[in-house]
Amino acid sequence: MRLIHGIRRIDSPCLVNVRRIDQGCMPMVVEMMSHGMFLDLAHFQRLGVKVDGKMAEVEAQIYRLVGCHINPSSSLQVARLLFHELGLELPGRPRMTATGRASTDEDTLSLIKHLHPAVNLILAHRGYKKLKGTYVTPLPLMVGPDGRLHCQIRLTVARTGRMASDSPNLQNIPVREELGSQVRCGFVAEEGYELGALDLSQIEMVWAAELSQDPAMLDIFRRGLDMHVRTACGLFRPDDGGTYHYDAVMALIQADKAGTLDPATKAWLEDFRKNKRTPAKTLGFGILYGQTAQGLQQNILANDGPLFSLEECETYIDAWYELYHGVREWMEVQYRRARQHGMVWTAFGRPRLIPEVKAYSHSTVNQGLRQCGNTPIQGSAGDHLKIAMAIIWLIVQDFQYRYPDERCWPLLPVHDELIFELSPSIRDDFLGLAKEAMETSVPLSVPVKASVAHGRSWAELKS
DNA sequence: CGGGAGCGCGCG
DNA sequence: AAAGCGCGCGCTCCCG
Repeated sequence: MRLIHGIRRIDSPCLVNVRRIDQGCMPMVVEMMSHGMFLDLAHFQRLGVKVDGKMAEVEAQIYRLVGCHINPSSSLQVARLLFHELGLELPGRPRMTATGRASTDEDTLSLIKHLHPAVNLILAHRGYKKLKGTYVTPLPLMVGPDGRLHCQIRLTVARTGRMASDSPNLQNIPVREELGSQVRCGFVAEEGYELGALDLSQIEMVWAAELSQDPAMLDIFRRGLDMHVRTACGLFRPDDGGTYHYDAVMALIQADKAGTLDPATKAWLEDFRKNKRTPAKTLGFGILYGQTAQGLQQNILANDGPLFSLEECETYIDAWYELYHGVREWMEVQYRRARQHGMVWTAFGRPRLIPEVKAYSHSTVNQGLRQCGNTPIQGSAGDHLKIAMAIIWLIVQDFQYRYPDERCWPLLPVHDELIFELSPSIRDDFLGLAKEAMETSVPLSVPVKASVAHGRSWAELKS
C-alpha cells in the first residue's frame, strides 16, 4: 500500500520514509508558525487579576493556619512544615524523591489532605501559581507586533517522532480543570473568524489494535464499540456475582443521553462510569505505557476511582492482557526486536534506539522495555498526524486559492489534533473535507475516526 | 548575577 | 519510590 509522497507502511527501519513524512508536513508546520494564535489580551488581564486575588486569599489563610509565612512553591519548606512542624504522617511508606528528599507532589499531599487544612491550601496555591506564572502572565508578553502568539514547532526533538512546541509551548495549555480551561478561553479567533479542530479519535488505541492485530481490539473498532465499556464488562463483576452485559450498559448510556432514565438507574450508571468504565480506561492507557500494579493503583485513585489492592491491580492487568492477548504477544515481539537490533520502529519505519535494554541496572532495562512497548504506538500515531497534515495541506491550499478573501489557516498540531482559524463561510466545507482526508490519510485494518469541532475560542473546541 | 540541578506540573 | 510513555517550562536552591 502506498501513501502520499511515496510514504508506505514498512516493518523495518526506513530513514527515507522518515524524511518523507517529516518533509511532507513541513509546509503546514511553517505556515502554522507564521500565522500564530490570536489572544484576547483583555481576557488574560482579567484572569490575572482573578488568579492574583485567589492566590492572596490562600496565602492569608495559610498564614492564619500555621502562623508563619512559608513559600508553597518550595518543596523543601512545604516538607518541613507538613512533616516536621505539623508532624503529619503519611500512610504507608514514606515517599521520597529521586535524591532522597521528602516528596511533596500532588499525589503525596492528597494522601494527607484530610489531616490538616493547610495541605489543600498549599495545593491550591500551587495550582494558582502555576496558572499565573506559566500561562496568564507570560503568554500575553510573547504576543508579536501582529497581535499573535508564535511558537516554534519541532519535528524531530521527540524521540518517538511526535512534534513538540516551544517558545512558548502551546501543546500544554490547560484544559482539564475548570479554572485552567479559562486560559483556553483567551485563545480566540480574530474578529470575524472562528477556530476549528480536527481530532484523530482514540488514535493510540487504534494503533495498538493495528500493530498487534489483536482480534478482540480489531473487532471493537470495526464495530465502532466503546472500548472502555467493553473492557469494563470483560474485567469486572457486579457485586451480586453476575456479569455486566455490554449491550445492556450501552442501552442505558443511550437512554441517559436521551434523558429518559429514572433516577435509580441513572445512579447505577454513574456508579458504573466511576467505578468500572473509568478504571478500565485508566488501565488501558496504563498498559500502553507499561504501567505496573502500583502505578495503576495510584492512577485509578487519582481519577476518583475505587481503591483496589495491589493484588487486585495485578489481577486486572493480567486480565486485560488476557482479554487482548494479541497486545501482550506484540509487546514481546518488540522486546525481542529491541534486544536483537537495539531499536524499535514505528509502522512507517521511524526508528528509535533503545540502548537501555542492554544495561546492567534492572530498572534501566525495565525502563527500556516500557519504551519498546510504547514507542511504536505513540510514534505511529505521531507519524499518522504528520501524514494527515501533508494531505490536509493540499486541501488548505485549494481553499486559499479558491477563496482568497476567506481565511483558511492552520494554526497548531497537538499530538492527535489540528487547530485552524477559518472564515465561517467556508468552515463547514473545509472541516468536512479535512475530516475525510484525516480519516482516509492512512488506511488501517479498522476505520479511523476523526472528530470535528468549532467555536469562537479554544475552550469551545471540546467535541 | 548566570547556570544548572531538582522538583513539580501543564498537555496528549 | 512513582517501578507511567512523550514533551517544555517555572520556581527554588545552590554553586561559582
